[in-house]
Amino acid sequence: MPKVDQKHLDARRKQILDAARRCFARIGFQLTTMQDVIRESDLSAGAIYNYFAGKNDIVLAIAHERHIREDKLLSRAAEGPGSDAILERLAAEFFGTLLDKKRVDERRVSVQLWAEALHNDEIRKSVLEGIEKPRRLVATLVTEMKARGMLPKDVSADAMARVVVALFQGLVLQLCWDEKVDVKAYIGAIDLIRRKLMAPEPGTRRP
Amino acid sequence: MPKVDQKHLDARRKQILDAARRCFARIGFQLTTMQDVIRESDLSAGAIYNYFAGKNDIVLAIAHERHIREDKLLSRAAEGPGSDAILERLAAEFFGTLLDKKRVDERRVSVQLWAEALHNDEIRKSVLEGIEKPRRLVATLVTEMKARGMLPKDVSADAMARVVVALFQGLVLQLCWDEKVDVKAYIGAIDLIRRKLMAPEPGTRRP
Amino acid sequence: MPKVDQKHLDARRKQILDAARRCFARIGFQLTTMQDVIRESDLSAGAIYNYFAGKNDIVLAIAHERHIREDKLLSRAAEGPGSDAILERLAAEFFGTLLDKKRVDERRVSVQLWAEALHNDEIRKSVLEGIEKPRRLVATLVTEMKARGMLPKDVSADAMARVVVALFQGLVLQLCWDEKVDVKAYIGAIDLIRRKLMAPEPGTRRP
Amino acid sequence: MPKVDQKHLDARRKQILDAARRCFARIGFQLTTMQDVIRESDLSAGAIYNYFAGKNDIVLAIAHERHIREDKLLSRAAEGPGSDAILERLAAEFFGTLLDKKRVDERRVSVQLWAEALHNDEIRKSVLEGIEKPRRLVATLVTEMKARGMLPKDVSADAMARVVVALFQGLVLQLCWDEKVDVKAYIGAIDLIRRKLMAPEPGTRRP
DNA sequence: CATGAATGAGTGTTCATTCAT
DNA sequence: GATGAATGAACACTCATTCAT
Repeated sequence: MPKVDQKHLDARRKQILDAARRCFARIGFQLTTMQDVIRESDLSAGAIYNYFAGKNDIVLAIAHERHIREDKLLSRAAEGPGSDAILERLAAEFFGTLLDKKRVDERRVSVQLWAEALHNDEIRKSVLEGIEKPRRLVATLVTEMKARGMLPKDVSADAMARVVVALFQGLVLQLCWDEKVDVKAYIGAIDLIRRKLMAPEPGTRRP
Repeated sequence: MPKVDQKHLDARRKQILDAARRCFARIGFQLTTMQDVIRESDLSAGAIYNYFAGKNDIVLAIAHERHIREDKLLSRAAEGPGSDAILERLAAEFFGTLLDKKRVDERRVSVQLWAEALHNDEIRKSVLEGIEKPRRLVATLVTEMKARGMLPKDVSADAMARVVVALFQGLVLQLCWDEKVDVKAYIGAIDLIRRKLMAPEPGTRRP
Repeated sequence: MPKVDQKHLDARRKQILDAARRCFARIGFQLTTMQDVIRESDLSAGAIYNYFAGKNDIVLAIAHERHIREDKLLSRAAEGPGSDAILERLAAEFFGTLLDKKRVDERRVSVQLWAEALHNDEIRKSVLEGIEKPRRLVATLVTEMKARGMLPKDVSADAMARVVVALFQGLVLQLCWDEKVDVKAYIGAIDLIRRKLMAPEPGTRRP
Repeated sequence: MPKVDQKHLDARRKQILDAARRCFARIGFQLTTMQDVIRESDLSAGAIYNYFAGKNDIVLAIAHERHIREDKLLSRAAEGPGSDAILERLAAEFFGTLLDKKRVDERRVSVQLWAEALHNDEIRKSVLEGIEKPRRLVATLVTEMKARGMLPKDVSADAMARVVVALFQGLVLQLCWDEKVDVKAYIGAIDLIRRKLMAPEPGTRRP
């Protein structure tokens, strides 16, 4: 089947990555054998090696995929005016994905990547980049909101950004371990915190 | 010709677990070979198999270790009266460990366990148990504080407990990827949130 | 939709064999992959398999090529009268090729064939045939020269023929390992031997 | 079976090398699979990798073996006085091995090494070293014999040394391809050449 | 005739585990 | 109890060859 068009090649690549993602989500990177991926993808060993240099390359591609996906999410949320509006959309977009039952695999892969990042430099780079962008964006937004008096002055924007990211990461973890976690209640709790933080200081008087 | 006192046995066991933890922290469970553990522990293959049934057994022992350690932390904080005092001590104890540079390995192993929990039932059980206890304690404390009017009524105690746990987990992750994270600023931000949450409602009047 | 003239077919065949020879000379038969040949020949896998049944068939064709080439060399030298003249031309032709820097690849392929001949019957047949002919010719010439009193009687023509062949083979080997070997000096040494051998016996008197 | 003595380890190593040599002699380095060596050595895959880093390491060890063996042959022959006596012993030792039917494998491995030397630097180094020593020794002996008037002045010692080596190499090749080669006759022919070379010049008068 | 993606048996190598000493 | 050489199933990956287009 030679001289196939680019569409075919892309489809094959996706076929492999989809299979790999399912395997990785189920049993992790290291425990997934190439045989697993081969079986799951309904392709032959050789075919896969025509698209990826090796197992590690597939893992990296999966990491890259996640990176791209989150980047799009971020860009979508970051458009438009209003620091608080952006922050709200950001939360809606990111936490929104957690309500989607079909994205369990993506979440499980993310958690694997977080662990893998501890001893795989390329993965760590990818993971860190994926965390840095939203973190910096949030920090900027917090700084702006502080300037506008929407947030208390005595808060580190960077620390608060890390808090926001942590709130997301922690929920991903808990959701991976137990799918029955009440995500909506969690979002509600965060919302309460946000409102409390943005509330005018108790002692503040408005004439 | 055996017969060795219990002290010797315990020392050997610790020797193996310490070696394993270093290896696991460095390159992860799956990538760590028994040869690595053997080398790092300065023991022989046979000796190790006298103390542990196999590699998986060592991983489980490491998970158990972590479980025990956190349980102690929890018990220490939970003693004494005062919901808010307990919550404060809880935060101090848990976040306090994150200020300790010497405990990097423990944190890295924790992250590995979180990922391993996704496909290893025994590990998941251990990890979930380790999360459940503090989570339930916090939920109870929040409920109590709500009852005492120290927290707004319209917050789910369970969700808030998950938030607290997430704040810890997220920081552990971020710290593992980048040791230069400003833990104190992070704790400061959380403290601000806590104060805001516990502050009387803006509209509330005190006669 | 085929139908292509013979010239095209021959050109393609040569294109493949030339590429293969370069690969074989560089890294040997076994280490050369079909991909190497495909790349080097600027053809496709399928195209090559239209001209050769497989990798082994290409090796055999290369061996055959060598056989043909040496046969021509032999025929050219064997024409004309005079045992000693033929022997001289034979040496000139064969050793002459060793002075040609451009034929390194042919030599390297020859050495590979010599080794391959040890476990590949078809190659051995080809190599042996290539050796037999010149060997027999030399033996005949030596016999004639003995009869004419140009060589001592007490020498085995067959053994002497093997000596002549060995002198060539050994130089090919040494030249392949180190291109700086002084071929001319080597030829000079052989010439001295030849003259000494053909010299009249010291004690022989001619009236 | 731990804590075995050095003798045991050496025996195992020899067991592997002997098996490998048989395989290599039979089907060549590249065509010999580790499974072949494993089967032939009556050991397990793992056991072999305890003694050698990999297949290539075994090939190198085999090359090293040959190097050592020939070095000993050389040393034995080089002892004692008399250029011509040494040369004679040298020939006797080296050509003598060719009369030994049991050493076919060694010869076949040598030929494989000669070919392998073309694209494997480590092998080439080993092969070249193995050739250099005897070549230099012969060159020295020839120079001495020239000085003593035992050989004509107009011969390049280096070239003559290469001739001597080639005579050996060529015979090894021919013997590998056809075990029925008359080695004794070959040696006889060389002896004749030697005598002719060492004979006083025809025109030389002795009063 | 040419293409080159696909095949899959086979490769060299690893590594958790065992057990004779 | 300790040793470490031995095991062998399993692994990631290769490559000669095929065949639909």
